Amino acid sequence: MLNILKKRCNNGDEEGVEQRKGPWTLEEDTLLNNYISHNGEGRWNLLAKSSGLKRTGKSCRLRWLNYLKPDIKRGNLTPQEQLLILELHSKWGNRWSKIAKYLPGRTDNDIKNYWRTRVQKQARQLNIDSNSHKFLEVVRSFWVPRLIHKMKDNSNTNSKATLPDLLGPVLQDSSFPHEFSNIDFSTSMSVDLKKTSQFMVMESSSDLETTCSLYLDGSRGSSSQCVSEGYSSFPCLEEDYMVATMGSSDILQLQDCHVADSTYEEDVTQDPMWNMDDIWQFKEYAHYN
DNA sequence: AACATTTTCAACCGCAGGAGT
DNA sequence: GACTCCTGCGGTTGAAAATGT
Repeated sequence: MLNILKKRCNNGDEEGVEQRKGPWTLEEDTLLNNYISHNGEGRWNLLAKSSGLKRTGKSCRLRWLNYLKPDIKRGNLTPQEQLLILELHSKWGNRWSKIAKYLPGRTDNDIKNYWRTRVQKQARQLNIDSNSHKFLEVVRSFWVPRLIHKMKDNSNTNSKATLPDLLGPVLQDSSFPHEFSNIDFSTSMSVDLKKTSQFMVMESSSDLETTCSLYLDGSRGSSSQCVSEGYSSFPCLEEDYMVATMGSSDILQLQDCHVADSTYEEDVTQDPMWNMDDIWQFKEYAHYN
């Protein structure tokens, strides 16, 4: 596949000019980086022609967005990120780019790959359709509590990113209710949480796009079970509300969690999430539910 | 050590939708 | 409205790396 060349044929591509395909070389990366640093990103077809790269605009765009862009995060997804993916996928399905917007530094490709290689694999092992309600139930009842447990474990050893870091993208969402937009989470979250019993990120399924809300007083959630008792409020498809409900003490611990970066020490995602005992247990669960 | 199998993830493809003409 | 071009998205592929035998 390396160094495969093909003729340009459409989409404004020049007939007769051979195009490279396959893995990018260091030289190509440098060319692309240099071009973008001088001219900015966008106008990919023009970029492809002007930069001297023998690549399509599409290929340049993909390479930049998925690999070269400076804020791209490398390495395994943290439990926090995995949790967020599970949550958001339960609501939006395979809207990878939309989900990626809530995971800074992660691309839609990363998330798509995670879902296909990790999540769908588990579903296959359980013989359950990964898009089924049953699988969602299994995830809600077994996987999510385990992720939260890992998050809590990690919070004891790693300490850098804060809850506001995790929620930043959600809070910055243009559809976020304005009454919350002036809360300074970087400083007030811990105080507010100490005063309140619940922290929730909630959405109305009738209009998921526009009603993303953060409730600090627990006034609209039906579930109040805290993390230590399990994560039973993970969204069911038929529920109108409730993405997640956590006890405030857990949230305070999360504030000390270390969000993915290059120094993320415990490679929890490399642990098999479910061992054979788990799978047996899940199959039992799936059978009786 | 050698080979087979599985997993990961970068990159490709086709399609849809928006903008411009 | 019809057409072309460009961009972005989601599905898929396959080489490389990791793991198992």
